[in-house]
Amino acid sequence: MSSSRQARAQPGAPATVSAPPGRRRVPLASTCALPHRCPRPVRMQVLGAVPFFAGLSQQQLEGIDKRMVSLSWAAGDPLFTAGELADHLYVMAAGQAKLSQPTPSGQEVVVDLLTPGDLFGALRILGQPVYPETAWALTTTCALRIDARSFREILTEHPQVALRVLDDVAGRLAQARSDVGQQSTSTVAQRVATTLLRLTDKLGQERSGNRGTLLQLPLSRADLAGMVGSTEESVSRVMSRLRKEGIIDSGRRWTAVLDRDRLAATAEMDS
Amino acid sequence: MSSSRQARAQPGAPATVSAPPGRRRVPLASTCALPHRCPRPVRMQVLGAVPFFAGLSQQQLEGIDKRMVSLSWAAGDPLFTAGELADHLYVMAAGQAKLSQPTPSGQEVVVDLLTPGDLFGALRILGQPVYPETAWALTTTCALRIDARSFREILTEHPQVALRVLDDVAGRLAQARSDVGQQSTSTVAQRVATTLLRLTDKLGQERSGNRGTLLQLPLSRADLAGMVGSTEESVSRVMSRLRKEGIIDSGRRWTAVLDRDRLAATAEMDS
DNA sequence: GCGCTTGATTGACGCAGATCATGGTTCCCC
DNA sequence: GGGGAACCATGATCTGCGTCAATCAAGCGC
Repeated sequence: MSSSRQARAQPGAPATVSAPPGRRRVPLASTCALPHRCPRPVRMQVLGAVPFFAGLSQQQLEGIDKRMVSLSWAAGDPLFTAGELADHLYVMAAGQAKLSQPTPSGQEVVVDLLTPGDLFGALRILGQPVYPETAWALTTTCALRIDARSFREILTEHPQVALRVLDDVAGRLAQARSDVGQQSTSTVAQRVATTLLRLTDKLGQERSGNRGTLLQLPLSRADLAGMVGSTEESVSRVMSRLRKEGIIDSGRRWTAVLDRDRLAATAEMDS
Repeated sequence: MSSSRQARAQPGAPATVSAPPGRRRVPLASTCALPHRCPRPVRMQVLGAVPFFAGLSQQQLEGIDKRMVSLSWAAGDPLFTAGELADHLYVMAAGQAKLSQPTPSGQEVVVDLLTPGDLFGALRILGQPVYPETAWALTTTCALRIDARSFREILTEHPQVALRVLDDVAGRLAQARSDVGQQSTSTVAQRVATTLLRLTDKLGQERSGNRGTLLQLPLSRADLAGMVGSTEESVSRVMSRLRKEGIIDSGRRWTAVLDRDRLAATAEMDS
């Protein structure tokens, strides 16, 4: 139990685990410490790990790397903003970001979460020439950027890559459509539970010692509200209830799932 | 004006136009009369008109045509069903269909409308091996079908086609995401208005003589409810109000927009 | 023309959740 | 270490709209 940031990051300390008083400590570990520019070898490693580029030779990857530039942002910064001219694509290298769409009424709706390997940005070349959403860095973030024209060249040169990108986008489309369905037929509690389950599977990290899966992601109640299409207050109420029932544990911009089964139950509960 | 189906299809008759009593006549024209199998020349014409295949030579189109089979359905029939093994893609040739997703609670959510030239079906090859939604023919419908493997071959052989398909899917993704946003921030009236506007632009057909744009699409209140994520009754109330205010005209499975501007106003009205 | 089916309309009622308001924590930064 | 900002919690109130139910009109088959 030192006083450094790391101590807080790993909640191995024997402090209160289920008792409310100790609930507020921030248990999130940050992936990288400071904004930086990735050196060439790191970039190649990132590219090699991107699913889209699987199967390409080292030389082909280098050809792609030449057309990309690596950038980084601090937590809270926008990678790009809704309404901006959309002429670049991004590949997430490290960190996390949220894609949120501003609505006419001023609210923000979180339409996607981005983790390393994800492709986002100006996916649609024709049609709307501006980004429909803003990408906010949730943590310190590093991403590779490529201009749309070069990206199309790559896809033309490597049809398998194009097919994989198509699969990925089609998958996101299916996801978005199932979201639309959920929104209108489920209660807020169900939607929160569903979202937490999805996040657990994607970003969950087992907590050593005591049980529970920590969501490695700094989400505020407002972010969560944006993801389930509700308000901060309603989400807060749901989270409070789940916490009282011992299903989750949560605090300031962090959440842990204690009882996955009961969370799944509330996700499809009728009441 | 004979007494055949065509007579009803073209509402040029002097009958009551804006007066409520005459409101119920069905003014929709059907694209084709009976289920059939398209002959080769027709199919080539269809393929040539599909945006994805623009720019391909006659010979290339024939190569594609060889791998496709043309099928047709009567209004109300399913082209494929949610949960079925998803191994085919479809290109709409004539008619209209709706893509609707069943939710756990039994409701149906309409996630997309399909018109000639649209690509749908097993867009996602990897991952989920079943269709997530059912495609219902709204009118007599003719579509070309291709198996997923052949489609991937085509995309590999013609990178430009792959890029266009990607653009299309990305566009649908953007649409779906903006829908998610709308659902949670707008009222039912606003969503109905927005949906009607979109349909007007896509499928509107000016009514000769009197003003007003007829939606060339047999949508029931239930269908509309599925599109805006609401219920039949709520949609009916909204439609009644809009009709009383002279903004639209509607009846049994048909709708016409009389005053586009005021409809747009209600779409972004605060109250 | 006559009944039957499907789709649309309208009313009454109740509740989930949005909104408004207040106070308590946690954390950050000077 | 202290002040301020961001975040979270929770109560009170109000309302849009989902639900249940009854009626009516249109279209179709006979």
